[in-house]
Amino acid sequence: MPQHKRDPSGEIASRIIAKATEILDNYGIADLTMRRLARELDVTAGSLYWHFADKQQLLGAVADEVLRPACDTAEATDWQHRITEASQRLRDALLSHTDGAELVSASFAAGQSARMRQILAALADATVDAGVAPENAELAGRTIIYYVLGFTVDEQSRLQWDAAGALEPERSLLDPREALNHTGRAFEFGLSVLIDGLAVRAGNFS
Amino acid sequence: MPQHKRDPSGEIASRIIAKATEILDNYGIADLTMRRLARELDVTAGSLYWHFADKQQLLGAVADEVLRPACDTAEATDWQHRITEASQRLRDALLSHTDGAELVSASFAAGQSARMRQILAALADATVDAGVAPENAELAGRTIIYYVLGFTVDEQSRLQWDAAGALEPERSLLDPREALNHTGRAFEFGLSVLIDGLAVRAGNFS
DNA sequence: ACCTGAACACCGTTCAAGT
DNA sequence: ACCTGAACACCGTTCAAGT
Repeated sequence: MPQHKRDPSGEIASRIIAKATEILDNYGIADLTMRRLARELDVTAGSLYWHFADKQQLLGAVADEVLRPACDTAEATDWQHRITEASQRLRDALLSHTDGAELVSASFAAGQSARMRQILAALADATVDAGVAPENAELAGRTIIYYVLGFTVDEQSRLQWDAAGALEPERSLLDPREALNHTGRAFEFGLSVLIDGLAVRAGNFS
Repeated sequence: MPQHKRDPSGEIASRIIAKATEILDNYGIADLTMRRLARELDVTAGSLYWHFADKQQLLGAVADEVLRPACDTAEATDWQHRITEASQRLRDALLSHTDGAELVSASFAAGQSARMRQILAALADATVDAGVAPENAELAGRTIIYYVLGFTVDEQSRLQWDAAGALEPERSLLDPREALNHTGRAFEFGLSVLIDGLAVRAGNFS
């Protein structure tokens, strides 16, 4: 039997999501409108509502597409490495698409991203291994997510502003990859504050 | 001499901001549009652009209005209390207005809130007293802000969803103030993780 | 100095009717 | 099962012209 109305799992829904991701990458989230998406698919805007309940749900599906590479199963190591790797993979996935951090941040806040729920659960699990009480684990996981999303939204808006020609080119003496390494080290600093804080609460800090 | 065009410091600008805050409190951020704001002020939408460059700037001014009570000068105590009090006053201010957390979060990300810059500077200062290297102080301050904003956006959306009649009333056996006390303790837990993390990096944890 | 009127170029969403 | 056509009720922003 076919999928229920507005269950975005059909083949047509997949093509809608793929085209939406294309628009996101090429023009940014401001240009990802229902009408434009429909136009580029050579359909009418109303037809999208046969596949998705509303725009929020569609953006949630695009967010989950962006997050696909961040959800490969990680090795089972100590909790510190699990948190670090999950956070870095999340940041990398967001930076791989124009306005990726903003899109995922909005979809997470709206409760529309299944993969963000999955990442949250993995982080919460890791904090339990760190010694956090089970009733505080979800909040501890959310705290890490707030940091990663906040940091990366900020980072990406600066990166895209600079890439749009506003930067003085002398500012970074090295190549763009070096700029990413620089903010990458900043990212790790903030993350280590959180991990150290979790270790202290558990009574076992390195 | 009068103020420069689009410097939102005049008396008319203040009345615009006051009316915008009123709309925010009574109807939420989705209803805070330039056209509706103009209508309630009995002017034309275009006239708002004589006082504000664009909607982002106006929302930034409203955000700073929301943040006014969060910026009273705090006592000079130890860095832990300065961080705790600044965070709690920020959260309290956000919870005092409908969609306050969402508004301030967006304005902070857009770099449109002078008072958020001030709060960030105070937090960064406190982390220096905690022993954070000066080149990392702003990031440490931002990390605290990411937490407070992320937590409070979440908390407020749940509170407002529940207040809109979606909750089972048996759920919290006590009065609404008790529900706030509960999330208040959750807020303090996450904050203490960050403070402990900062203390560890400085080598002096309590 | 401040505001109007009118336009420009759009939005998200619904729904009867078609195939 | 899926899409069209057309409507509904809006948006932010600009700018010549008025007072």
